[in-house]
Amino acid sequence: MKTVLMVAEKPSLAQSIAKILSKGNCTSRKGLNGACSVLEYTGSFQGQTVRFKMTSVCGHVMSLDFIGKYNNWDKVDPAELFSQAPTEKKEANPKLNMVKFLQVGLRAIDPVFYILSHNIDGYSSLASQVLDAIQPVMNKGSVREQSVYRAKFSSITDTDIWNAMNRLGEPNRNEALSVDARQELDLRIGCAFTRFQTKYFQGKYGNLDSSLISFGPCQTPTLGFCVERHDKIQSFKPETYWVIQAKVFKGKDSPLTLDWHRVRVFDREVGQMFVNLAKTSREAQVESVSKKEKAKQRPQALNTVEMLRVASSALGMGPQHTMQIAERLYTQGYISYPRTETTHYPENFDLKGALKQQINNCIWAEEVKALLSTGLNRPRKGTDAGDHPPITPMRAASEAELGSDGWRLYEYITRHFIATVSQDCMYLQTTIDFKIGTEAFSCSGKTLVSAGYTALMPWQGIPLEEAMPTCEHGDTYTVDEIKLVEKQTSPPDYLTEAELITLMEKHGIGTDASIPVHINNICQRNYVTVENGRKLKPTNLGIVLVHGYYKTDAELVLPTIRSAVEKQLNLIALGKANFQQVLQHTLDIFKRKFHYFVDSIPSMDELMEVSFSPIAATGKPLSRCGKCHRFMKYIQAKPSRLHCSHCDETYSLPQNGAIKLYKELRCPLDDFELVLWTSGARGKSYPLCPYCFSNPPFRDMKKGMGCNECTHPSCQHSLNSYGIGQCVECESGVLVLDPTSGPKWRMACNKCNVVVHFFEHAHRVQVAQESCDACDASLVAVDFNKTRTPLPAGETQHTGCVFCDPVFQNLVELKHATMRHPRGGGARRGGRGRGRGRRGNPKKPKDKMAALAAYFV
DNA sequence: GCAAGGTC
Repeated sequence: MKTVLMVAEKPSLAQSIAKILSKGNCTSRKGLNGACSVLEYTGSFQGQTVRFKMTSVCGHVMSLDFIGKYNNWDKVDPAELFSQAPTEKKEANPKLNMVKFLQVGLRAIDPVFYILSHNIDGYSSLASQVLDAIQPVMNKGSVREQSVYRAKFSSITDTDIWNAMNRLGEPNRNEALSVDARQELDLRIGCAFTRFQTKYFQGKYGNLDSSLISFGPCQTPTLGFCVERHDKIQSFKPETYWVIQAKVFKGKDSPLTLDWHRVRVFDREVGQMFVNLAKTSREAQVESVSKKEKAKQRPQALNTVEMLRVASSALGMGPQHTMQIAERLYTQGYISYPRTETTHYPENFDLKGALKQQINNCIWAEEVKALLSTGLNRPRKGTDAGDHPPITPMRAASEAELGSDGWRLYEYITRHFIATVSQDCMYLQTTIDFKIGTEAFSCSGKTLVSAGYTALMPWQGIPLEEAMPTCEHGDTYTVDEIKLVEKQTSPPDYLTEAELITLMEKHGIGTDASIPVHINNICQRNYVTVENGRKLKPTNLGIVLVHGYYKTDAELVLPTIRSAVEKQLNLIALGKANFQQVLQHTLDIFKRKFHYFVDSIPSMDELMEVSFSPIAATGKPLSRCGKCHRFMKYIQAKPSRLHCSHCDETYSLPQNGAIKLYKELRCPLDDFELVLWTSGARGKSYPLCPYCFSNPPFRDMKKGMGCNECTHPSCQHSLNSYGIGQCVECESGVLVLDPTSGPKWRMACNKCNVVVHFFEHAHRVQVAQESCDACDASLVAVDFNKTRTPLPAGETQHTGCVFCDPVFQNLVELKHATMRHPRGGGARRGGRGRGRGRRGNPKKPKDKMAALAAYFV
């Protein structure tokens, strides 16, 4: 029997499609990467009985990046990223081993396979990436491109999937190319601008509150929306206006407040004139009474962006958090797939079944029972984007099993679902038109007829109002009060997250899956902060950036920046434009924009100067520069660094910790004063030389290394002086004595988070020259306090191996990990001669200076 | 350390 391979774009799709095509009769097993399943069944293909093997990829197989050397920010001019810098495709998620998984899957089949997908983007990335991945296998002749088919469907329903199978198409290289082009454009443009502006502003200002000043075709317009609203608020000038306030009554009824038909006037004199005209009459005549029954429509089925909007505005949950919760609810089987643009239930969707699941939940049991007995209302027609069915509850749940936020989101999704099959909300709108003198007024009110779906979504309900009086044309009311009231227009408020989502959706910025990411980005980069009511308030940095773009090249921040490029890309997909030409043309435009931006940066700088202080004026003196021997300033704002204003040089420092001066000791290589880095929580610390940290002195050292990784053969602060032995957990780390840790002495791995506590109440701990015969670790000499020594017979001094010495063993306590190191006379084990740390280099250098020279780059 | 896009 022949075997046909089918590849869907994600595991959930493979599952549901295999279920449909096999009519529920398929076997399922996990693939070698643990994420994708392989589903098998027997069926018919082109008139033959064949074995179908259905599997999937898991998002994109490949992603694009620059080749290694172009990722060095210091050595590459960002302008080179537009053309010179070569890119390469890398496996998007190496852990999944997708390429190997596909190749193995393919080897076992006969030369036919399908690619299944619902949208162009998904399809193209899938098709081209799968084809690329299996190219080596294809060349061996087992599969030719002609035997690759594409099944394109617009919804995951029996009919649609079967139709797709019966009308197989061919992969479309153009669509794939258009996706490739977008990827390359986003990468080159985004990275070039990000690197340039980050480096430029970071080198100039000391109190920028962001370590990365990013730019991107989605995130920047997203920020633009927030700043646009900020500008409206700032430039808002309140205007005074006047309204006529009129109250009338009839008999003993309570008075009615009327709305003026002219609404308002901006001139007091004019307003007064109208009041005078109205005051000519003491009575209000009822001109007409209208009563209309109106409907408030039940909601459409729920898609992702609507869920995100409501979660933000009503539940106070941010989009990123909401998606995490939704993902969890989905994998636990409580709700359907949470990423969808579709607001239309598939034809065969079992609405009743889904509703029945909810019959025992006391919150909505009554409504559910009523619906099941009277019949479900037909859901409103929505749009079918062809991706996944709308978001619906899949099984009953309780607050206890879901946890607070999980339950709140589930509750909303369920209420929304029930609402979609409920009746519309019906109400009566009554409007009474009055005339007082020459002026027309009216008053209107809504009375609930039937709550319909608002019983489940009470926040959308008709507010209870005082009933409208019964009256008819010709009735007369007495004027109780009529006066001119002065009011002021008020500014708009900051953009809410929900409004931002709407704007992004409208302008095609991001997708259902990426909108939360972009919003999260502008928060993390400190461009906006989330205020009460999930309103997004731009920071100084965010405002200055956007104003700067407006000043130099507004297109960089306008939402059209994306749509213009999209148009070009679309031409590639349609085969009307050439991939290379569009890519070159667009890159050319943006390269010019980039150079113009670089040239105009001084005008953006004028804005920065107002909000931020120059680096030389920031920070406090901390340690001495090795070149000019003047004090350098420590700039605490992220990214924390040292700045020598005399040399005009900036030296980076390790982040997320505190920096202190380290006993005024100096690095023997460059004379810079050492500083001590201390992490807060873990209590790990090590000294470092500010110069070596950015400019590694030896060939086996990399940027960002402290003295605890320094291979200097003789320096008293180096790994060679304080290194004790191999890390007990990680492969390449060395446990290094922390010379500042006393009196509770400890050693810490110079690569991972392992910290080993050893001697308490010791006033001196030293790493000896000798090493342990059993495990090769350096011996440690300890001097305990006389009164609190743990040594037998009140001894105060002892030298031994911390791992093997019977006296020391019990004093060693490993934190964050379990001990794997051989203890007490155990056999020798790995590490010897692996070239690690001090003990990996068994021969001690005879001539220290010669060794030193050999080390230099 | 950069983009945006999928998904786990």
